[in-house]
Amino acid sequence: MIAEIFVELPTQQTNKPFDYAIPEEWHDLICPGIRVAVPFGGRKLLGFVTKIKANSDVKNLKEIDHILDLEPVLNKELLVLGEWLATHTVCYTIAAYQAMLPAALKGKYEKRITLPEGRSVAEYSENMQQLFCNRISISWDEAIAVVNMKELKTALANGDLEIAFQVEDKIKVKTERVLSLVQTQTQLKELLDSTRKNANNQIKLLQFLIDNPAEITATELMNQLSIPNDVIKKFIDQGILLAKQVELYRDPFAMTSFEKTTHMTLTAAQEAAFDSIAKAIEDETHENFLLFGVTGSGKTEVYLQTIDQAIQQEKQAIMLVPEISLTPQMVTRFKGRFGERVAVLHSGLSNGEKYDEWRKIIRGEVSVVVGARSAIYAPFQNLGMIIIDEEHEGTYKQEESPRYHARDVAIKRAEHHKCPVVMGSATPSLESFARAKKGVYTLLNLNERINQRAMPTVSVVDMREELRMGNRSMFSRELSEKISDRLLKKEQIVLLLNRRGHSSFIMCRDCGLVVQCPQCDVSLTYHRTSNQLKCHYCGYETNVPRLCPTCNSDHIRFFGTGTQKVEEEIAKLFPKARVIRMDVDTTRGKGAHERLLKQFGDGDADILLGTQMIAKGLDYPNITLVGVLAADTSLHIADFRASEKTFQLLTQVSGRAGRHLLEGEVVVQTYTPEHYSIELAASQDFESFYDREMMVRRNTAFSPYYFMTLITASSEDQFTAIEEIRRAAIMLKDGLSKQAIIFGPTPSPIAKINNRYRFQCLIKYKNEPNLLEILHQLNENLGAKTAKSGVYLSIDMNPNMMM
DNA sequence: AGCACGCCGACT
DNA sequence: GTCGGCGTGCTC
Repeated sequence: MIAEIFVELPTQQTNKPFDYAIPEEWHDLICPGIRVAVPFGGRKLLGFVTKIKANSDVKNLKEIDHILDLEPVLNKELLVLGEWLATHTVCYTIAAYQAMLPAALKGKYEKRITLPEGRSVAEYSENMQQLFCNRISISWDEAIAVVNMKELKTALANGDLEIAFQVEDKIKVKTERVLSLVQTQTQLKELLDSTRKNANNQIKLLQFLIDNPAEITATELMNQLSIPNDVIKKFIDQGILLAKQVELYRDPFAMTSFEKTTHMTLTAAQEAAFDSIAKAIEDETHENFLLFGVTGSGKTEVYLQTIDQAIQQEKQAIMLVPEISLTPQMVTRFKGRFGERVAVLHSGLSNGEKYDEWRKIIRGEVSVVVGARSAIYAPFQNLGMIIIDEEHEGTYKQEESPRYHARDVAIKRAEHHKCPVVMGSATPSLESFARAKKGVYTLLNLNERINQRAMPTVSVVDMREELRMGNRSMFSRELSEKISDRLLKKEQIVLLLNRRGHSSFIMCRDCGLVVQCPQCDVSLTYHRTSNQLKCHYCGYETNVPRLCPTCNSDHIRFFGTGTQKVEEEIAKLFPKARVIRMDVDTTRGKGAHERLLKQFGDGDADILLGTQMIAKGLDYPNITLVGVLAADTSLHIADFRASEKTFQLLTQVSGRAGRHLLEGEVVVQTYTPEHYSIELAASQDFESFYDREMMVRRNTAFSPYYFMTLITASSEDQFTAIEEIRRAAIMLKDGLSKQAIIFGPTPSPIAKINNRYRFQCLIKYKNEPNLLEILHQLNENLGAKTAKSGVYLSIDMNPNMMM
């Protein structure tokens, strides 16, 4: 029997299955989806078995070295899905498989030096004896640090030493020693009597066991009685206790308890949405729903109840949320409703914790997964539904290979499982809303807030007017009055400024020089806390120059405003206000995000100031004012989605106000109050925005009127990159139809990142059946050249960003 | 990714 | 003359 295996080597030349012989004794164990270790080019690699067959064209087959799984980690559905991903996102098959599994299942590789069988270390030089010090093998790294290369090579050449490659799981299953009592109470009492009177620990332990005969973990026992491990070991050796290793889950919520919640009564609109979805679950039909509901209209309750419906039919559900809205609030709600039946997957977990959540899924111990993008690959066998909350969010698109959109994967999986996909949003993406209008998705409307709560009132403040009136601060008079008012009333305020750091750039007023990153083609941002200039693309940091590097002038000025600077300004204007700042810089540590939100939720702060990460998911009753300090920030970036993003951000953040008893108000500050995305966000008129923006997209030939593919060539050498993108452009022009629009090659909007020059080519098209084939061909032609010349070609189907 | 095979410069 | 530099190509 022969196995086809994809080895864990993401390169063009290894992007195909390799054949291996299956040793006789493993015929029953090896099946598709199992991970194995195989000899590959003189070493050992982890690989995925994708197919079993009887014959191979390859002669001199090697044998599989060892098996890593007893059960497949990828079932048939997911193996096929991986191939589909590789084809449709133009990535390596192995990269697709890796993206679908927790990182813990990647191989851990070690190169070791061992003594040949039957040899003793005593036969070797003093040097070697010291190095091995009674071990039969040592790691390669350890060896080369001590022994000189020449000596090592000679020893390897004449067979005095051997190289062994080790492949194992990156992360092991966590286990725990559980002790159970073997002897009866009477026997224990006898033992107690015969034990030496000064053997305090033994007596303590015996007494404990007499009183508590139940199973207990060794750790707990040691902690409770404060006795050392050797006492326990002695009892095990004497056959008083029996030890067994029990598998354990790393539980990130071990310390949290969740209050059980029950269904809320649905409004008529919620009920109607629920019925349609529940019917699709029950009938086992694949149908895509767009749940279009204003902020505060109770989408989450619809999710919870439809999931419950799926569970009652012995099915499972995946609920995707944008990473950032995986707030404790959301987790609490799900854990509260479904208890132990929920697994939670997000980037804040360690690899071990993610692995353990994944194991609960594959073993069928949970029925619901709540998680960010990659949770779409949860290995459920009988999916009843998939939910994508905040469907319009950019985080559903992975910005590295495989560049997939979770929405596409969701639909693919739902087709297989014959189940509905529910995409929810108050501000759907144009793509999804267009599909809903065409009837490709079924539109479900929730156009009222629950309990008829009013939408917040929004006022737009023209900051040019403020400037004319002599107000040069970043707070308009209206906003600062309202902030003072809320502070007085002890109500809470959310302030949004979509720019982190302190100043967006620093410029010399004499010569106009803007300090740039030496490795990237962007200006550096000033960070006050570290008093440094930072690059938000490559992380480069440098001191603030006292004098202009070109003209030596000392007229260096800071332009633009970031969250750090606003924080200082608030301290000046409202010295008594307690502020929490939330941006990438303050939420970096593990659990920092949750901690800050909890503080705010507990009322330990009056103002929550942050970047877009505060715009969604938070639901606190005491927020009555939302201020958007500069609505234009996201409007003028060079991106065809700038208007859409601005509209979404403003609508979402406005939705944070007045969700409960207290009424909400929103103040939007802008220099372009007449722009339609600001005007229409203020009047909370999605449909008008949709019509307006669709016109723009049609006139400019962008998505959803056209599909797009972005190809970027990057290299440390500018000319290599240009050469490569030209080659690609020629191949595309030759291969695509006359209807395809090809822009470029041009330098990328950010022409250099991390010392790599970047050039791009954008294709807009309606129907190009050859496209995928050409793109794969592009990669194949590049093949081995990549390593040599350092050119890298990135292919992004339906890009989110054009940078 | 590694490792071997292969073809040109500074050395016992 | 050889040791070794890293360019190229292959790994079932």
